[in-house]
Amino acid sequence: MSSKTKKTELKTGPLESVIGYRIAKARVTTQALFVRHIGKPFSLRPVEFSLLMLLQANEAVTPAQLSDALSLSRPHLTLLLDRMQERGLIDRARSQVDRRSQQVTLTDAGQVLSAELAQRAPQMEGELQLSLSAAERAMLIELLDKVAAHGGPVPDDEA
Amino acid sequence: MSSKTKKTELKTGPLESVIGYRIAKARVTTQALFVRHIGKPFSLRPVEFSLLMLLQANEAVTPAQLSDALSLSRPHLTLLLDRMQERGLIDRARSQVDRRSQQVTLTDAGQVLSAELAQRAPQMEGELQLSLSAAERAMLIELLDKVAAHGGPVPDDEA
DNA sequence: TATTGTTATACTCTATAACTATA
DNA sequence: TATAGTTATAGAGTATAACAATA
Repeated sequence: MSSKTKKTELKTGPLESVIGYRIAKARVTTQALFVRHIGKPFSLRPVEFSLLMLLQANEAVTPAQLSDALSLSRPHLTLLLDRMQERGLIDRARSQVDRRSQQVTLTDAGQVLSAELAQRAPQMEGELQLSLSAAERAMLIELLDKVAAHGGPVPDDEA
Repeated sequence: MSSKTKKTELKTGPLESVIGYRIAKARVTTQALFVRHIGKPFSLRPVEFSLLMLLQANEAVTPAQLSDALSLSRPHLTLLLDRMQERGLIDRARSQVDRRSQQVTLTDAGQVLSAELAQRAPQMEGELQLSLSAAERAMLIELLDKVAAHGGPVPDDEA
């Protein structure tokens, strides 16, 4: 299954210090990890998993908040919610306060699944301990956060 | 253009320490950075940029090596090379040693463009200095590398 | 007039299987 | 028989514009 050919690694050249390139490479690992621990056993894609975790951790969530948190366009989010609803994992209800907006909630089945997933997540991350100490993990998360924050959400007082 | 609505940030919950989630968030930043500095001005996608940089930094490169380095499937890589060749940036030549394989090289136009790009890359990265010190950058790259290496390329002596 | 969410459309990305030509 | 690269196909991801309902 694995390509056994002994091929010379390519030099990275100017790519060496391009964070985006490094992130793309690291993502290959985390995606594979996800597929193995959660994606395949639960037939979930990364965004679907993230969606469930966000719903579990928050009350009174709107699609707008979700598309923000998951960096998905509204149309994409709509499709995602459709799939999850068809699967019986979430419900949508119009808000009483502002009838344009919705409240997205976990169904009972969704809560059961989310609880299970919340346990698997640390297991999945645990596997990385082979390559990353606890301190390194914490540091990595902190640094990724700084990158994510760069030019990110508009500071409160801006136009 | 920016959504001005003051909406409560969602709690991350169990996602808090999922590296894959953090990487996905950080990727949004680096992609935007790329589009602004390189993608739009040069009509290039991230992989196309990376491809050029790899060709510039290495001699005698084969499609197989490229699909490895860029984490693209062979078919995807073929299409990518087709596009770049149509654009007059690369050439493909069958190897004399093993007539199954190819050598991918930059055309003159490709070399000119790549030289220009190699200068832009540090500029792009420089913008991150606002959020990341030099030491933090170095640390981040090192940690991302460890993640990428996890379960990555098969150690030389393995089956 | 602006905003929430939906529909429609199109284009890119990615994975797989089947093919060819070499070895 | 195995490997390098290609072709074909389909599914998933993503962006955009146009729309309905509500504010």
